[in-house]
Amino acid sequence: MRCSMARALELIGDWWTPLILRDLFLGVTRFDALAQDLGLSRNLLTRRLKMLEETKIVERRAYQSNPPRYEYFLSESGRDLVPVLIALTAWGDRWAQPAEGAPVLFSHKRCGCVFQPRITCSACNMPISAENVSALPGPGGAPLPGTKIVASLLRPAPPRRNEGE
Amino acid sequence: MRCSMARALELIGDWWTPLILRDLFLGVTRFDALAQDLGLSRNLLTRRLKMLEETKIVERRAYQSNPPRYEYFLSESGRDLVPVLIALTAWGDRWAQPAEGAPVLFSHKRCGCVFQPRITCSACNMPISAENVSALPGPGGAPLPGTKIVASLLRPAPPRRNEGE
DNA sequence: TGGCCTTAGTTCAACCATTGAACCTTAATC
DNA sequence: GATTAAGGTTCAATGGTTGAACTAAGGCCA
Repeated sequence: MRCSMARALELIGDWWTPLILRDLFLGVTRFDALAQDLGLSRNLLTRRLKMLEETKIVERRAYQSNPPRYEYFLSESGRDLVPVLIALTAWGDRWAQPAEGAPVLFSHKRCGCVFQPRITCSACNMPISAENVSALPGPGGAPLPGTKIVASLLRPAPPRRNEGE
Repeated sequence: MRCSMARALELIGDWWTPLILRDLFLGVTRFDALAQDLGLSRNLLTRRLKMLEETKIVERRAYQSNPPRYEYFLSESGRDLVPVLIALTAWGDRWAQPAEGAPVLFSHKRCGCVFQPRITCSACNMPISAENVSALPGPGGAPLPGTKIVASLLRPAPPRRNEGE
């Protein structure tokens, strides 16, 4: 499917994978700990970790041999996904929060503050929202399965292209 | 599961839902158009739209009666999710981009520029990353299924709480 | 009046993925 | 010698997804 979001979802778009990545980020790095913490079946955890390793989102490292034992860590692309997962968590806090309040808060080491993630424009640094964003066809756009109809909707006059940095 | 991300995933965490929401945002709003554009089975589309309507992420509006015909639109919480989906798309562009380049670009109506989404700290406006974020237990934190082990890892000294605005 | 098209679904068999439980292996500990 | 721990594998049962066919209500056209 010729769509960056569909490609992202092929890599991390099932129910458990984002939760596995969250746990890896938070420091739950071993097989048994992941299975217990998340409550998913062990054979599925094996498959997910194998896929995440193949797609280079996660790295598997031996922390002892004899008997061999492994830990899992986020790779560069996995760490790059963390802010997206935090933004998703914040959305869950706003729209599906338990009565008891947010279970986890995030703080920014640079300024020391508990924060809410903001998604901003790389050009002008203002927050983006559904209302102030428009989509336009990129260089790889084509009417293929998955975006047949979408591609035909994206035909505005090209605005000036400033990538922000 | 007492975890805002798990709660978010319960609402939108299957393969098709984010793609449906993307299409609704881009202007594909009718049943047949969605089924054709995404190539998903029609019974599953029915189920997903029904769930999204029940959870108030999507609104169904008649655009004619006799025979009754409906369109689907993002509600407030659905629109609030759009920046997160754009951030996910940008991650897909960076790490799973097709050889032809990004199929869709986004421009910011306020400044007119094509942009990359940045996820920033609400307190200091600097970009956040896996390296400069730490997690701490929030008011609703508890060692329940889904975060049994995670909850026990989150015990740092509480930093000053400044929510940014 | 009949035939075809459009839109928005529903129904159903076949298939595939997930679950949950049990089992396996190596090594250290009691 | 038995138990525990870590990191898996195997397997039956369940449940979700797919794809195709079908329904229904009206419009268009001759």
